Amino acid sequence: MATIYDVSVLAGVSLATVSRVINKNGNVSEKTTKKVMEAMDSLGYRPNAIAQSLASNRSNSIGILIPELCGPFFGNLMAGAEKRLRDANKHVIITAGHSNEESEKAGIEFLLSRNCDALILHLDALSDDYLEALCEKGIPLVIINRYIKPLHDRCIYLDNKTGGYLATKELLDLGHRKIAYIAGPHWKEDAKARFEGHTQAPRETGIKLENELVYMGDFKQESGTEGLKTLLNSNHQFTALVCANDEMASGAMAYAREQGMQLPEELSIIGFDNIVYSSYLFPALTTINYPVEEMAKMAAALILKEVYQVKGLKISNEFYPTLIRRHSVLPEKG
Amino acid sequence: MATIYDVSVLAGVSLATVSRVINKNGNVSEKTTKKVMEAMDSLGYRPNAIAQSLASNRSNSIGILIPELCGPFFGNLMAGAEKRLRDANKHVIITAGHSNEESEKAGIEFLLSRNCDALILHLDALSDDYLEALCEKGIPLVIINRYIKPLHDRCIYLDNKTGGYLATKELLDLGHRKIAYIAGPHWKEDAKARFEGHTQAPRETGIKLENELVYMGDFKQESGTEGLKTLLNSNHQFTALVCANDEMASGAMAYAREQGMQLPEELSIIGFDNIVYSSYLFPALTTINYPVEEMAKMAAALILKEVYQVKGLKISNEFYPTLIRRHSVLPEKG
DNA sequence: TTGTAGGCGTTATCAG
DNA sequence: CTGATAACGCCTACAA
Repeated sequence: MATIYDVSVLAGVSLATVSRVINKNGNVSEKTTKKVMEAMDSLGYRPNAIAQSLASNRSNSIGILIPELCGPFFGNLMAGAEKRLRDANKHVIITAGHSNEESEKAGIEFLLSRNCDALILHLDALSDDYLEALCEKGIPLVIINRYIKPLHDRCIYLDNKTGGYLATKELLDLGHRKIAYIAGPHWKEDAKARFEGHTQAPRETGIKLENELVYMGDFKQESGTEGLKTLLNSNHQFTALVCANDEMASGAMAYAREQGMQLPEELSIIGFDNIVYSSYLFPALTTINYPVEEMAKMAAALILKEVYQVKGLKISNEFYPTLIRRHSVLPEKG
Repeated sequence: MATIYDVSVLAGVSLATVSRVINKNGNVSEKTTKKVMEAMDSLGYRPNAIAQSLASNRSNSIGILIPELCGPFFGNLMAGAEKRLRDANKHVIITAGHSNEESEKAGIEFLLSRNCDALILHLDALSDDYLEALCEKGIPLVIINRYIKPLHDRCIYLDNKTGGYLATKELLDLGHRKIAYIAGPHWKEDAKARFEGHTQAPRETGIKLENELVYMGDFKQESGTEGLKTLLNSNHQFTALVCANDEMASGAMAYAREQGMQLPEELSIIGFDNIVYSSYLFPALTTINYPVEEMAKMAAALILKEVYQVKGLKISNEFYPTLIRRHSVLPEKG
């Protein structure tokens, strides 16, 4: 691989001059620039980003840490951030945190060791304290889907509680009184908030929901299946089911079908996230929209603004869930 | 951030010695090792991967280029490779090629400029020639889902043609004679091969399929919807539909539902890929299994073997599709 | 406008 | 077993 040195020799100029034309800083005469350019592509020269990064302490790359690399939710998160950043000529380095503390820590270390200029983090396990410490070290970071008070301007988050509220409220408004719930793991903040919203809705209007009608899932499809199975076997009647995310909802729907239930006639189901294929389920899933791609773009914008001093960017930290009505919910006919 | 120099001072040894204990090469006395270790964690020292990479010309990171960061297929591809590599203490750097030549080239350049030790590529647009040239430059790479003869031992590919054959064969065996097809874009090799398999099946048994019953999609859900709509309006009857991937199949199913069709009674549908949610569709989708995660792991293994000299790894380059029977296909009752 | 030289944090090759 | 010291490829004052 040709180096900047080879270029300088071939162009008959100094290292410094070549560096200047690469970075388009400093003043270089048109003639010299041309010479250098020609030398560069006659050699097929490509700057070594590693060396640039070491010398300049800038890598033009942003680290992204997410729990898993697959799945529709995180897919959109990655895609949103990558798109926005690519447009600004920055690159992303992505790694998985696998929802456990050690792994999340290792992921952050890895990203930092790669000289990332900033981090976008979707964490499940790491403590607020750790993140605050990170911030204090001067590491620019943006936290997605989590609200940490002292770091509020570095958080891009959704009002999960309101989302949970909206879902259950919709069912209540349609006359449902026996509503089951398949939850996400309560040690995840978003799952907890969604559940709180779920309990708030009936409380407001003096309605009581049965505690037995709650199943603890893990946000994966299988646990939706498992959840509905358990609920159905519990001898508690219910006419509607709220799932803490769409994946569990689709798992539950598949199980309902398997049991020969008519949907939505025999059971109204509502999800959360509005992942891409929720509208392709049958019946199309009524759900709560989680604008994750927008949020990821916003995270990217925040970094562009703070770290790279891009002007004219408006930042909003809080995003709001909305109800998407489709065909998986029917009024209670009782 | 503490450097190796700080550590050496605090431990009262030389740079070289510290480097030795970091890399566990060279012989260092137990006593010295201990001193250095203590100095390292009292300083919270973490090696700067960038500097290591520059000095050693090894980055322990593997570049992955895929068309899109989201979507179930590529999600599994990433996840498979990342898992296998992480187990071997290597890291991945992921970037998107967006299915166009320029972008794919830029992606590769980016990965190379980050000093990746090897590349895993899923390309759509880049020519064989370009890849061969890359190989000749001595850049270790693995190509997924594409067969390039001169590079055959660096390719991990699926027999897409057989897959296409299996799908249509299944329908023929069940008595279907009017079979529509929603294709992927023919400039993508896999799409082309699948279609060839589709046409081979009837030819074998002297059956003729109508050419009009083919719609050109783009592998996205919407084009499945659009495709079925077009097909239905074409005034050509058909009792079964083959889709070149599951996403288009789900789009088609949603449209069929919308039109009030009974599935699978009024139309048998078969997909390709066996993406994670195909079993959650209703009816659960009969499809062709594409072991993408396995293949990605194999790609990783190939790199571990060739680049990092890991012993005892068995490599297979070709993978085979299998028919997954679920509930979206019924025998033709004509 | 251009060139010189020191430095970024490591690794690796020598001697000792 | 340990320590100097020259790379690695580039950036960036500072000089000229």
